[in-house]
Amino acid sequence: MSKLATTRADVVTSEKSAVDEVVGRIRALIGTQGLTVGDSLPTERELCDTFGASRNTVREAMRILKAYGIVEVRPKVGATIIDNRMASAFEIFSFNVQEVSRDTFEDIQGFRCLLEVSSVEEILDRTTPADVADLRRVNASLLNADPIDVASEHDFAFHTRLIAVLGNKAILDVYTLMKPVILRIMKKGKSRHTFETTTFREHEAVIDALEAKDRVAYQYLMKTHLNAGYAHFSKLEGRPAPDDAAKEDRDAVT
Amino acid sequence: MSKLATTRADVVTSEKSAVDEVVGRIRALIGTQGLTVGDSLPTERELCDTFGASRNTVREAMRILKAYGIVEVRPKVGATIIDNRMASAFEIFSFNVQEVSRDTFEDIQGFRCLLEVSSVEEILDRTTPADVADLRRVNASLLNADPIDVASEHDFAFHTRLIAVLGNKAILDVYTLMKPVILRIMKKGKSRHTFETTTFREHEAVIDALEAKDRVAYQYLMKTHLNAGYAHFSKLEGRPAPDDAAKEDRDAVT
DNA sequence: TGACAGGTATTTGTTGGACAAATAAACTGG
DNA sequence: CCAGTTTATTTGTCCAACAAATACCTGTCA
Repeated sequence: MSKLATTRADVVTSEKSAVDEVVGRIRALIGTQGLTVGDSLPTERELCDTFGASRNTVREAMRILKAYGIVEVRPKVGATIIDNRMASAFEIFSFNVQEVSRDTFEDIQGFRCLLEVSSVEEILDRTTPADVADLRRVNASLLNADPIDVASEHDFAFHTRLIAVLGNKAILDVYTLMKPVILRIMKKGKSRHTFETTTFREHEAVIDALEAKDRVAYQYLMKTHLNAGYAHFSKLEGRPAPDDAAKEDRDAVT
Repeated sequence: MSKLATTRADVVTSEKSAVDEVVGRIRALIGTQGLTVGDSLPTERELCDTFGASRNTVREAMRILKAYGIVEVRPKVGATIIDNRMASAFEIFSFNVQEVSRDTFEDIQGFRCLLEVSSVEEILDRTTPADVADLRRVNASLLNADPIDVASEHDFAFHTRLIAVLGNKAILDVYTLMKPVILRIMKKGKSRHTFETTTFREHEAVIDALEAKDRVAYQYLMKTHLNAGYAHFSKLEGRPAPDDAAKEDRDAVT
């Protein structure tokens, strides 16, 4: 989450482009006019006159608002305010660029740690023998996964199945929406053989801990498993990949 | 998370605008060329020729990519691929529109439920008497908060302090980034008096449960507290606000 | 009077061209 | 070899025009 803190500052930067300026003023307009979801914005040309900007500039600004899920614009009727932010936020993750940066890796895995490790008690409580059997079945399909893409799909399926025992639809949605990036993270630095051996064994170990209701073992194994890919993401800022055991100590799980 | 599932479908819609078409083709270009973070995209005019689109269209497409935190573009040097998705995703929430839709309310509160309720065991384990004292102190400042904005800030501070006992920086970051929307949700339908009475008492009850290490009470009280604002968000689709107790039963906590 | 078909006017979508501003790269003089 | 300057390229913004979509008005007919 390193770069997140500085993001807002960039926007406030004094040297704004004309487009960012217009975005800010539309934002202010919404605030001062007390516009709410369902209300309409002025037409593009009215905004041009109001802000003294060209129509292209206004349109680019509107493109940003559309990308943010804040307005919806239809021909003739114009732009109406909506609130689709959550969906837009996750839409971003469907953009599966080839390379996933270390920052994104840390953020995503931090989230997964949060969901899969921190919720250990709830998972342990709710896991039934049927769940365990199902998890072993899903994990077993990792063994004969031919193309590596299929293997990563099965890897993903395992974690999804694990999350499913929580019975929380929100988390499942988050997982589904982050799927492209997670798949990319899973494939990074792995061969098909790695899935068949290392990944499979790590999953089995997790299942064993789950079956034994061994909380400490589950947390340790899962955290190590999630952090396994660390080495494969370029440390641009020279920040060293934290040693798993050391990290384990830092946010000790009691 | 109701609308999230349908989001992807919209993009695949056959009738794409020229701009969306270009976005898709740039995306494909990144994929086929195997471009990674740090690589450069062709110049705008080259993209125009390649895609047979005008420069304005290409620029609008680029605006989307920029908003998504996928490219960074500087004069003369052109567009280079970055991966700032996480930051961009949360940047969306700094857009504090006046009205928060019911969908966003459900999504945000679902997340908070996830973080504050599901992690109950870890919170109970880690909470020290010092934490409890601090929480009471923070909550007490809710009593003399004069403008309602200050009151909501204190409300937010309480939940932040609660999250802090988890010792997980990622969650704190998420909270900070979603702060504008959360503040809006907190203020919705409340008066300053409400903060002084209802909110304060609910917080106190949560602290009591925390101090008594009463898991069931903590979960019930916190969930009820988070869902309290439900009635104030317009049910556009006529979907009824779920009764707290009933909801409590559905995703029963054992 | 009401419903429906069709035209009209308005608004967004896209295009092409032009110029300004920024800046990386080449160039020049010491 | 270095520092300052010029140059060429690229993005940033603006303007004007036309195409496409569609809400709204209008006239017709039952």
